[in-house]
Amino acid sequence: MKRIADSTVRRLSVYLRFLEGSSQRGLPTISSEELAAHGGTTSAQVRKDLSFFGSFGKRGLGYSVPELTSSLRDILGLGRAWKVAIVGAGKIGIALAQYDGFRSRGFHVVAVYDSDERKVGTRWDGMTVRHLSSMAADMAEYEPEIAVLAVPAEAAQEVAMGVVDAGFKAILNFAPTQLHVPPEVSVRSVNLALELEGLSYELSNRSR
Amino acid sequence: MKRIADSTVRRLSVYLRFLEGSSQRGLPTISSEELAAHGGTTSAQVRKDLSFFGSFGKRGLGYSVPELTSSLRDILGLGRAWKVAIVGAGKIGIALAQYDGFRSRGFHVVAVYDSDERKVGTRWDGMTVRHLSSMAADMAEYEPEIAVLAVPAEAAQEVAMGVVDAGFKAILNFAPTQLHVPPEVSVRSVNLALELEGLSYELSNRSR
DNA sequence: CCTAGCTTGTGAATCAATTCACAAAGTCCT
DNA sequence: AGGACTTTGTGAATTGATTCACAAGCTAGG
Repeated sequence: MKRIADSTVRRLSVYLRFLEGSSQRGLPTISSEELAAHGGTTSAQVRKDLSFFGSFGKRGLGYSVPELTSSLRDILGLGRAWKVAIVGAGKIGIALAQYDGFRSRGFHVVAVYDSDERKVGTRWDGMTVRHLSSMAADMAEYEPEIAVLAVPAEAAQEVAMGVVDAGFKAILNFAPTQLHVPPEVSVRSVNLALELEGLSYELSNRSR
Repeated sequence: MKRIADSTVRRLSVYLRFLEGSSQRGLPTISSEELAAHGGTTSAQVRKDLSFFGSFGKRGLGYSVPELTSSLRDILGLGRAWKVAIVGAGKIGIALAQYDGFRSRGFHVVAVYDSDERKVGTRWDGMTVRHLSSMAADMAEYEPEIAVLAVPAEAAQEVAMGVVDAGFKAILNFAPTQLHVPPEVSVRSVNLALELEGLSYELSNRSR
């Protein structure tokens, strides 16, 4: 199968979210045009995106909402629950551990780690913060698949390597650093400073 | 000036962060090759990115670290402080309001808003949560420029419109929704569900 | 069953971003 | 001062993503 562009996968998520949203209750089908309007793109783009994975619509009618919803969930690998470990029990880490948006979409937080002894043992939402050094040993018990890194920038690369060594194959990185990991490990980064600086750039160059 | 691609601006932020980082102390100059290695790109890309804004290097030598740092800060509009208002005093909103990474990079949180009366009046880090309805009136006093939206998905579009009406020209959106705003308003979105789903997709299609 | 009307799926065309590759301009050593 | 070496800046080539545009397929209504 040909490599699918990142931008395409992101849009599939957007389509899925809209399909699952309440605004869609009742209607049996939806056209690429409607899907595009809500996703901020064009109908041709929607059809092209879907065409990479098969042919889901009926000409003259559009896409069956339940069928397309289920197909997208399948494509995105959401037919199962994923186990997530939060690494870093600072403000952001704790907020993420308690965030309902994760669990409700099938991402279950099964462990929280920190390297600070003062934080180890504290409890949040029925979960006890564990020491980073026990991570590798814990893998067999919890079998987490995705590591969410919420540690200071200085520590991020080192922690990332530990996480890779422990066997994680996917990392969601909140530290404002470019992570270097082996190619078999998937990384997505959420870099708040970078987003704010993007806005700063646009505000400053509004005139163009 | 020709429209600069978003991807280029993001990379400029990455270059700047590395230049400001401690790993760079002492060395007077840096080559596009080194900058590329840390930013996860190629030297040609670095030179092309910079060339959109001028000519900052010396052939045979590279870029002066202090000069390039200052030029990048200038380009990104970081020569000044920006005032930020957090909208939504839930877990994520409060965590963001307390996050040091904002202030240390020149983004000052000057107000926190919520529409829940039970949260209005509570204090966090010396700031009092204010009611959303007072936002428009507060603008003259605080003069915030960037609104950070940390509200539930259902409320996001409506709150975004209120924020636009109040006069904000930039929004950083944490709600998992596609926001529709007038073209003169800049929006960046951080969508955790979408990032996790991207990882889920990659984990599921590892074999390819 | 036929026709008018939609809407998909997809090659071809266009637009955008990245990489190549090399002349030009400098440095550094002797 | 000269020559070997380094590194930039940038057109040209390439690769990638988006948009166009239209034949093919399906629906619905008589």
